[in-house]
Amino acid sequence: MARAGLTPERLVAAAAELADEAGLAQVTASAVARRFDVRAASLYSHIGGTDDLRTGVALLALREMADRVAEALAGRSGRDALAAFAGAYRDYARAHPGRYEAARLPLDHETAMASAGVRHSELARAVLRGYDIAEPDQTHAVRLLGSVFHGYISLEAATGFSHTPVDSDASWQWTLDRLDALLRSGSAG
Amino acid sequence: MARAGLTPERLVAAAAELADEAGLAQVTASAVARRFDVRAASLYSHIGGTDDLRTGVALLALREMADRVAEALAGRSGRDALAAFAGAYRDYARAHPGRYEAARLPLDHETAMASAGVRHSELARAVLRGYDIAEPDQTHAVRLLGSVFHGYISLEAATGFSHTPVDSDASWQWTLDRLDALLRSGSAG
DNA sequence: GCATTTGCCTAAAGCCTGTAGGAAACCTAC
DNA sequence: GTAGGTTTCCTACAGGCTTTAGGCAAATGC
Repeated sequence: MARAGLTPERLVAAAAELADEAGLAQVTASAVARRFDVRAASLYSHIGGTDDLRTGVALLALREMADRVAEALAGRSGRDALAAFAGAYRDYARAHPGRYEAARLPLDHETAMASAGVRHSELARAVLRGYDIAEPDQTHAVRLLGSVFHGYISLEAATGFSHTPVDSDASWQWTLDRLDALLRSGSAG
Repeated sequence: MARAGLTPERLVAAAAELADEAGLAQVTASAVARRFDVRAASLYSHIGGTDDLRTGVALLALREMADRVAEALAGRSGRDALAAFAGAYRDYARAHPGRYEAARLPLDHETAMASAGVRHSELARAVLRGYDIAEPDQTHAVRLLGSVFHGYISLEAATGFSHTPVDSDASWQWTLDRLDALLRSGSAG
């Protein structure tokens, strides 16, 4: 019997594809095994189980998003940086909905601290450097950015904002404009 | 054999409790049956199955949230209304995390239109009446409110914003202040 | 070439979903 | 009060996913 060449990395990569195609709920040891033409039991020497697989997808997504956001941010500041930051997340979520979904899985503290999650808040702070906001307002602003972009993306994914005639892209631009103005009003708030 | 008195309403109510106690993922036909000391197969004449049960929790949560938000909004306007609106959602999510989670489930279009979901956007528009914002900006603003509050609540639930010394309530108040100012700057963009 | 390690296998137990058909409890009405 | 009909819950079963245990075959190393 020829070997399939299973590794944790390849299993997680397949799980990520499956998540994007069919949703995170379909990411199971069984379904991933099927992709490799292998029995489900064979995965268990490489990964801990279904939860592990999903956590792996989450960590992959956090890394990939941080990479893309960092790239989008290079050489930009102010409103440009804000739009690039937000756009990178939105584009990623649209291209990889299952991975994005996985990225919102709760991680235990240790795993979270070792993940690319920490880079995300650093990147948000990089955006805010264009706005001259001191602590503790800077932390508040990091949370605001995370909230509004994650919130928008997740509502857009769920509903598509589809039951009104107003275009979602227009709302996105409007939101970026207003956030830019909000941040520009600075620590003086 | 004494009858357990199963009804769709009682099953959904038990599912909602279970969701709050153990998370939406634990809401299964099996687990709910256990609560009634009944075989899982017995549920299937009352509800369609596990998905139905979760959808039922979602619809319940949407109704309950709309009720609470409407009550919180009564007699308020401006920043007061904004804070009451946002606070009602946040309080509900903290008191009923599983129901809140369920409320974000995607519903098919028909179900969504018949749900209390439509009341939520009406309530957001009620808050915005205190700010004199015309269409299409009003729609943009409805989406912004939904995004930022849902985003904040879901990030707060996932991470507790716990790995920094800055208090989450302080960020919440800061966010309300800034949003109030943002909306007050009005249609003048 | 032979021994060891590694990789995938089969087997099996346990839990969950959902369908089918049966029996007991409840209701209605005579 | 009891006969008939309906409702409610039951048992039985088929099928899927998870995960552990133990085996054989392929790859690796000496």
